[in-house]
Amino acid sequence: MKTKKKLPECPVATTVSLIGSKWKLLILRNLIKRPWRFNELMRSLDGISQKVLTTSLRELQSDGIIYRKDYQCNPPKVEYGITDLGLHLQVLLDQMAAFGDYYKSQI
Amino acid sequence: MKTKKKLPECPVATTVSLIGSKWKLLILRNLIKRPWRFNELMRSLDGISQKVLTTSLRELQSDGIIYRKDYQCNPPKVEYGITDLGLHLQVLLDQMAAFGDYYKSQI
DNA sequence: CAGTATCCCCCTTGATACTG
DNA sequence: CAGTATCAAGGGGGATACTG
Repeated sequence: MKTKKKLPECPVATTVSLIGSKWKLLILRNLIKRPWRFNELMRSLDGISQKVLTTSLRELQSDGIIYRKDYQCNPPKVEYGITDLGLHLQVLLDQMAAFGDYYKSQI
Repeated sequence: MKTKKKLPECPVATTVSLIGSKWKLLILRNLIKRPWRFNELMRSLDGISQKVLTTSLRELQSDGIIYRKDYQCNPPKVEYGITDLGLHLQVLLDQMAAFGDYYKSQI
C-alpha cells in the first residue's frame, strides 16, 4: 500500500507499509503454500505486469518476508518462497480472507 | 488501498479495498474504541487533511463499516462510530499491530 | 526463463481557501 | 464545528520493447 510520508510510526502502519501494495498480498498467498518460480507466479496473477511483479518481489525480499533462490543454471531457474518471518503473516491473510467473505455475505 | 481495476475477485482483495487506503486503519483504530467527533479525529490523526478525512469517513460509511450520526443542532455536532460489521475488523487490526511489533523486534 | 529499461497515465493524497 | 470546493503534485501502477 501506500504508506508514504507523514503516517505516524505505529505497528499497524508498519504492517501496511510491508504488505499493503496492490499485489503483495496475492503474491504472499501463493508463496505461503510452497515455493514458486517467476513465470509461474506471473501466470497465476492475472493482469500483473513483469515490472510490478519484479518490484514487489524485490521489496518483499529486502523486507525479509520472502527469499529468492537463484539456481545459477542455464536456462535460468529462480525460486521464490516464504521466510520464517513471512510465515507469521499466515494468520493475518486468513483473517483478511475471512473478513472479506463475511463482508460479502452481509453485502 | 488502492485496489483499482484488474485485481481478481478474492476475499483478501475485498478486505484491502475496504480498509487499505492510507489513513483508514488509523481512523478505525480510534472508532473501534468509542465514538468520535470530526475535529476530534482530525486532531488525533496528525498530518491528515480535512479532505482526506472526510473522504475516508464517507467511504467507510458507505461501505457499512462505520456510522455517522448528525445531531442536527447548532453549533453542528456529528458523531462517528463503528458498526457491528466494522467491529469484526477488531481482530484484524490487532493482528496487524501484532505483526508490526513482531517485525520490528526481528528488525 | 527471468528479468531490465523506458515512458506515461491516472488516482490518491495534499494544500489552501471558503461556508452554513 | 463540520464540512465543501479547487487546484496541484507525486508516485505507484501499467504497457511495451529488449536482453543474458
